[in-house]
Amino acid sequence: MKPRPTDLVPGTLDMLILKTLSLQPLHGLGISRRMEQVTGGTFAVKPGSLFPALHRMEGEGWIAGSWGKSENNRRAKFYELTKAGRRRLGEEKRNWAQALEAITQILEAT
Amino acid sequence: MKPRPTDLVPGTLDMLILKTLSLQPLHGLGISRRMEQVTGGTFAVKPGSLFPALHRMEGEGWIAGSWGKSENNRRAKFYELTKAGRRRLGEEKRNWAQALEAITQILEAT
DNA sequence: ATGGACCTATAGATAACCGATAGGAGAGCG
DNA sequence: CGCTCTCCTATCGGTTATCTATAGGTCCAT
Repeated sequence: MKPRPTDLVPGTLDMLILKTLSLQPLHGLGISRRMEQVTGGTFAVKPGSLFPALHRMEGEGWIAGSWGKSENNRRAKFYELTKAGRRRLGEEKRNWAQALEAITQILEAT
Repeated sequence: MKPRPTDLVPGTLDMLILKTLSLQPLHGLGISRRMEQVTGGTFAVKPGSLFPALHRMEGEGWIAGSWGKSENNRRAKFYELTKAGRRRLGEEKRNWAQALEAITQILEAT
């Protein structure tokens, strides 16, 4: 029985996208596939969540997109992290670590 | 410099309340104070988030409330976990663990 | 040239949380 | 008794983020 796809934890999508892009520039569906691969298939970002997030973050100046060709020679928009995006990723990771600690403390309370 | 209050990670509130109530029945503000205490003050649930959640979960049959007197002899509604609530808490913890693993994998990818 | 896979994109609905605010009820004090 | 303070519950409106569903364009293979 294979694990069924996990839903997103709301509020973490930006961080996960930024982190994924920090390793290499990717186009939209490439990001989604990379995440799915890294998590062994348990995790999927749907297009309807992904693209609005990309547009929003491009508007914020955290990522920059440029049109190119995908591996399969299709028209695709490649995104890469900007300097501001790198800074933002750092902030989000700190916030996440802090929230995670609080949640863990509550879950492990006796 | 004490850590400023962490915001809630959306989607985890039910689980945190259920977990807190699984240790002992508490009234609304008691839940909030208990969480704040356990996390060393970094975490606070605001009334505007807490009470709607309590009512919703009571409607779902996960918790049961009964009127009583607080430590200070004030009118207070004490909530305790039902059997269904215990089951629900188990599910939420499993989902959380699964989501957490996926997020960690992405954050630690190289 | 036709069907299918790939990639981007938007719209509508829903759910959850926050900030602000209100108000009742007991306690302590003069 | 009457006043005020604190405790506790409660609701409203707004914002934000994600999901489902859908659409459209483009390249490739047959």
